[in-house]
Amino acid sequence: MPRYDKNHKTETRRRIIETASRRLKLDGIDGSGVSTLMADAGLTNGAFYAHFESKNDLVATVLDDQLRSQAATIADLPAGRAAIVEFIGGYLSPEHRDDPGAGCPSGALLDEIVRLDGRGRDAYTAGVESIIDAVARHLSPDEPAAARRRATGLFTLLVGTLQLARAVSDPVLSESVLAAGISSALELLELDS
Amino acid sequence: MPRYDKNHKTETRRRIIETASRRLKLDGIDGSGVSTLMADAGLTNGAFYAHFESKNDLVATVLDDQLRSQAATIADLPAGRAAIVEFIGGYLSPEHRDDPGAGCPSGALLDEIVRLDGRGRDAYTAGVESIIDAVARHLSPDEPAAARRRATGLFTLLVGTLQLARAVSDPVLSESVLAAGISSALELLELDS
DNA sequence: TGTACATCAGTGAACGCGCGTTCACTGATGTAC
DNA sequence: TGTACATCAGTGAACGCGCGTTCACTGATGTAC
Repeated sequence: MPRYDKNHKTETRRRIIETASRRLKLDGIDGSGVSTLMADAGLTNGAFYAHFESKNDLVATVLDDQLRSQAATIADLPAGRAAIVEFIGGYLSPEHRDDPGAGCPSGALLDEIVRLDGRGRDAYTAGVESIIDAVARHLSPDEPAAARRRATGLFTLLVGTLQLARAVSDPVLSESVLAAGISSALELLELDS
Repeated sequence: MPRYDKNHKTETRRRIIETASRRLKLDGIDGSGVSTLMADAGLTNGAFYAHFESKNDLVATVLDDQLRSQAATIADLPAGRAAIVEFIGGYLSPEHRDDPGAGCPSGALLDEIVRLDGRGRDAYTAGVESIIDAVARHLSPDEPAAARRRATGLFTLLVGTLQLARAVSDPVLSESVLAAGISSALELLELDS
């Protein structure tokens, strides 16, 4: 066994968080066991507790990380509505639908969040707040309350649409769900432009 | 142990389906064990397999039952948009948010459907088709394609909104999520009236 | 009318398995002398 | 330069527990004779 350099443990922790994000979104929270999560990172189950207090701790950490990076991605979009329009197209694309492991944590896990412990729900809640803020800032910086309402409606429409497009077993229906989500989102966007 | 009358077994099966609906929506599919599901119906685990082939069979049966009854409720609504407006208010009410066991199966389980076996996903898919049809028929019977698109967008908006309102741990944010969902849904409804 | 047997919904213990978590141990390297 | 020891990320077996599923059994009633 090698002696590790100064950053090794931090890097391992990061790797666990990243491979766990993918697994949790694919198999669900209850559906992902600690041994599998560690094997995904190339480690064995015993090492888990040197990095995290508990599975709940990992889940909360993953949610915090995932939502932060999603909020940052949106905040870094070019100013104005055009960037939001493009974001909607990517979010409701067949590629995103077919790759939940790499995709939006809300689209993959939203209805499981309510059963998490305090830390997990709080991490998710804080992340959602900053995503809504980031979207709202692109819509109308001068009318923050209206923009937040619009951003919230857009967000729940996108998440619900992605989930339904994944859930149905009929590919034709799935395509029409994505199309209906895109046209509805664009209609909502145009209402206050 | 009593000798049972002719309908006894059918009634027991029905009771299992109904108590299981509630438990599955509360604790999730992976989170609900067969022993707990049977205890909820006042029985012991061993009797389960006299009523269902497997847990997957029960889940598919519950989804079929739940979605059918939801489609029937919507189909039985008075004709016209006013009834849909009222439905939206009830769907995105604090009462529905706070009682997932008695509520919409999609709002409670949507992101878990994709991990089900063929029968479960097919039952869900058929149910969603008939819900979309039922909503569309209330919107504009003369333009079925446009009405289905509108109905689909409304459905995913409502489901996503309900899920987010349940997920967040901040009650003020939760209320504003419900309000944003209602105003967005009404705006979508008004677009083609 | 009385007895032996068939029926069958439900019981509860047991199966192998994976869960989240704990812990004694490993072994490659760095440090002390 | 060589040896003894400290460090510490990671291993892998084990803990008690609940999972989905199986199955020998129970016991109240109905039927046959």
